[in-house]
Amino acid sequence: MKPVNLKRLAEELNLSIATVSRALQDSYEVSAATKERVRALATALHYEPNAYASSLRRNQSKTIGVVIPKVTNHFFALAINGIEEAARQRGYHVLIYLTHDDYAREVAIIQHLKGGRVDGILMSVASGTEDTAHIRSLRDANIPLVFFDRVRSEIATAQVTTNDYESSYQATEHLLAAGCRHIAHLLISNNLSIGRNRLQGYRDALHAHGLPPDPDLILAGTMNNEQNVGRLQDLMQHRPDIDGIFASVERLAVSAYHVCRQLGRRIPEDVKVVGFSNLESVSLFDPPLTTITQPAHDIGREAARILLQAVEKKRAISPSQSVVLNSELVQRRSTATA
Amino acid sequence: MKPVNLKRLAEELNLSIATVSRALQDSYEVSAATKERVRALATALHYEPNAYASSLRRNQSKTIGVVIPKVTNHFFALAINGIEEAARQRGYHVLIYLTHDDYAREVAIIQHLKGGRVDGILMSVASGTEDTAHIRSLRDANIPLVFFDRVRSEIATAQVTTNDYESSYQATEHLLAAGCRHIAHLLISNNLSIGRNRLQGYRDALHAHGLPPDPDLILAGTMNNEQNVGRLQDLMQHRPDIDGIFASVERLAVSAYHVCRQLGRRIPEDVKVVGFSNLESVSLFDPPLTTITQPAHDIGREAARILLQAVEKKRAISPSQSVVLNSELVQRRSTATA
DNA sequence: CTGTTAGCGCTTTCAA
DNA sequence: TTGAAAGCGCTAACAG
Repeated sequence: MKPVNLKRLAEELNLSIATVSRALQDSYEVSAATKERVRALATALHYEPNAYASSLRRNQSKTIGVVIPKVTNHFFALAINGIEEAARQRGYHVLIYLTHDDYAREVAIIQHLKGGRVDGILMSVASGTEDTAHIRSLRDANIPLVFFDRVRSEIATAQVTTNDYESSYQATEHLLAAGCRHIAHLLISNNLSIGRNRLQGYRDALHAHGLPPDPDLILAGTMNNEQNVGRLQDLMQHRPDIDGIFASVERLAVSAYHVCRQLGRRIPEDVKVVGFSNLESVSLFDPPLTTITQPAHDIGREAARILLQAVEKKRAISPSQSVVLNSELVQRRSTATA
Repeated sequence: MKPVNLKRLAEELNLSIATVSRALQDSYEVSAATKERVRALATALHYEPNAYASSLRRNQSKTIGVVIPKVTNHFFALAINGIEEAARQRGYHVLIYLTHDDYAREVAIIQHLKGGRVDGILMSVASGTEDTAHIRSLRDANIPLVFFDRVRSEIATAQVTTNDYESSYQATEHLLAAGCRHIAHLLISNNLSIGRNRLQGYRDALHAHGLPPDPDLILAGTMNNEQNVGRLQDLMQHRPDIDGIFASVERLAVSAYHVCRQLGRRIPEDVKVVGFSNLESVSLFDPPLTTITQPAHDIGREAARILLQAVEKKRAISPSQSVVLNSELVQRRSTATA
């Protein structure tokens, strides 16, 4: 079967390639009659323009790249959902790249994307990333970038985040109000913006309520979850006075539940737990987990919106376009034998 | 800043474009010395080949498309993980498209992909899909396709699935062994291969144990979860004899928990529940959910492997390359005050 | 070992 | 309103 491209259409219609191209783009300089003829044949032959030829010529790919640590995390899954929605609405495609929180991978991915495969990039940085030269180099390559959730403020671009500081402050106050006096904080990583903000909210809330800071109660997680569990066990055993846990990320909240059970510490009687999470089924946990839930879908949609607007208008993105959305503290009742 | 492309490199090195191109591809017909000079400048100028020019010329995009119903579902998230891994290893990129279980979207996406944007497609069909003409048309467009999980066997291509029938049979027997005699089945959709296979496993297990089929115990879900919950409430109220629930998908298992609680039916004393699920934290449910867990990551990796092999060898894919992986019945102990 | 040349499919001046 | 022609950046004959 002969390929169906502009040349083919032009031949069959006795028109020039240029006219066919213009007709399909609904150009004003083509007669209605010709447009009709062209369109008819195009649909009859199931013509689909070659995206690469078009991209090469126009120097734009109608594609955005999404660079995230992982997709097996409800937050990122929801964010992708929002991104895909915004992209589709404007006719853009979405390439996914997973860093698995590995710095080297992140560098390789970014370097590769500078080949013009994408018109813009949405990114949530890896926890292993310290140096950000690779990200800065995107500016030279003229590829717009918008950060979401895990940002690096030293890079001058827009970022879409949530009120991590405030919601962490609020979550800590929630535990304090429930009577907790020795609240542990499970930190995702020292490296990440979100980790630092959440930690600060926790610290300031304690301070505001006259509680002294206790560095021993702050546990920094790693990428290795078994290791986290081990350290958490140590902490809980050495500090039987712990009566509250604030987990800065879902994975650690889940680990906290497991460890408490192993050690026979009852939730919520002995230890109260609050954690960041986007998992709906936490209300089936025993007992239900109180969460700070981020508007993940909106974050993705908003980030994509900002990026695509800049791409289409060929305007640079400035930090002033950043957006902060609000997370929600969700307290779930146990429905067990309600 | 002048663009850095082959022409630019050639000029600066006083070589022809062709030689530079060959040098960068490590062609045997270029002297080691020249290769060195070329590579040095290329890295110095951060040269990155234009993916679209290359794709246009070679008529291959080094990109695969993944068409799935949704990403906010741990099964698909894990599958993407596996796909991305296999793709990256071979230097391929991954485009994501979400159908949201909508037939029209699926058709539009497939049509669009015929424009040559991808070298192959991995797909899990939408529950809203009845007619599959759009999928068949991929064959004419010469785009290889591999199904995973939600397949359509009338289309002659490879598919990667799990032993849904057997694991459903086993799950049903598990409930029977636990003493259940009136087991409800929550079906994901009449339309889907996985739904039919799981239903059949359930039916045959009941039959093998001498229990008569009871169509009233089979509840077909829809995309609207509130509606599902409503129907489930009705069912449970009209049939107080129900003492077991087998949910063919995670979402329905979670709903089953909620409904049982609303109605004051204790799990597992009054009603035992088993469900397909890839969520790790089900062990924190109250009580822990017994699950059939699919090897989602492997499914994705395997599907990508089959597809990419065909793409690279330019070989057609035949149904004989299909693979069936095994799910696992996971019974979790309650760790509460263990 | 290196250069010349044609062309992938499309868009877009410029000319008619 | 239509056509001819150049060229996006790259690869791959073919020639030397």
